[in-house]
Amino acid sequence: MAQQDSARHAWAIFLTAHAVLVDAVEARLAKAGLPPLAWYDLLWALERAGDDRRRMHELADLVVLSRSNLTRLVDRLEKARLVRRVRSEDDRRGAYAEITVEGRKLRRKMWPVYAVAIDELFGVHLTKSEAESVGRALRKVVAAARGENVDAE
Amino acid sequence: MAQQDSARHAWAIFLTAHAVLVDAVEARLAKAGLPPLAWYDLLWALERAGDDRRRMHELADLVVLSRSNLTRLVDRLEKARLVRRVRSEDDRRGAYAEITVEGRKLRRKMWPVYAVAIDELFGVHLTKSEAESVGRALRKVVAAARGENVDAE
DNA sequence: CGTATTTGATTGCAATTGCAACTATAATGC
DNA sequence: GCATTATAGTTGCAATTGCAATCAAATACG
Repeated sequence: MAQQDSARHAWAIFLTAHAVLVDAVEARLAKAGLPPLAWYDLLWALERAGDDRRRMHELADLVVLSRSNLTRLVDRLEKARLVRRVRSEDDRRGAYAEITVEGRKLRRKMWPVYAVAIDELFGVHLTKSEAESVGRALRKVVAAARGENVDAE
Repeated sequence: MAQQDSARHAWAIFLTAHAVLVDAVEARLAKAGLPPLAWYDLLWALERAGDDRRRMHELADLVVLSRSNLTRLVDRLEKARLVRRVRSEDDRRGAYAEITVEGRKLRRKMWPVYAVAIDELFGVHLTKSEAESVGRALRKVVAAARGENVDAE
């Protein structure tokens, strides 16, 4: 089989895997009475920042969301008091989203459920070298795609 | 690094890759004036069937959509005359979705754009063995997840 | 400087999704 | 057979997403 066919098959199963696994993870979070994956992602992106905050557009890139969808996601988290908007001093158009104490707390509460889900649904089926191989391959792909999209590919 | 960490990293990049790549593919389809990926998927699932039709629930499984979302997706495709609903004779609750001639035509028209997108965004960055490795790994994961979900995991 | 362009973020509105009923038929168990 | 439960598919409604338009501030440039 040609390289191209292998890649196209991999693509197909990649899409299916994403749909199936994300559904399963969301189901586990919901069953545990926890918010969706997107909330975790956003909170985690903030916690990773040195100073607990990130500019909106930066956050949109990190969690791969359109600007407008990010605005709305932050709206929801802000209403839940997990995040707080802070206007930027130097660029007065801009705003930061800053994680609150409750935000950290929730993220920490979500992690055990999420981690178990990842491990059981995904991790246990892969050897270390398979996991590394998948990671390496996808990292390359993402890097390339991000490079291209810089200018309306 | 432990196997678990490799898998968790792979998971993180897996999510990002999906978001980035699907966005890019959808953008290409839209730019070509073509409908979204989901339409392609559904049409292709029907074409692959020996007799051009599949039961709604079967289709929902194949394209990994909830029943209600499948109902609506088929509604839209039916309105576009790409698909036709046919009531089942033997099980009078049931319905088939059947691809129409226009449906085939559109699917064939989408494929070149989609194929190029897959190749350029995904395929070119992977060697044959990487692609195979990713495919094999994800197939295992999907098989396991599907097995579990049979009974409300 | 003063105008034109770009960037950051939000908003309105339509389309899509998710969830919980709901209808109809089929299968199961007594 | 008849009641109970399960399966197939759809629908109502609220929540989320996607897209184009908008507003404000920053940057570029003649």
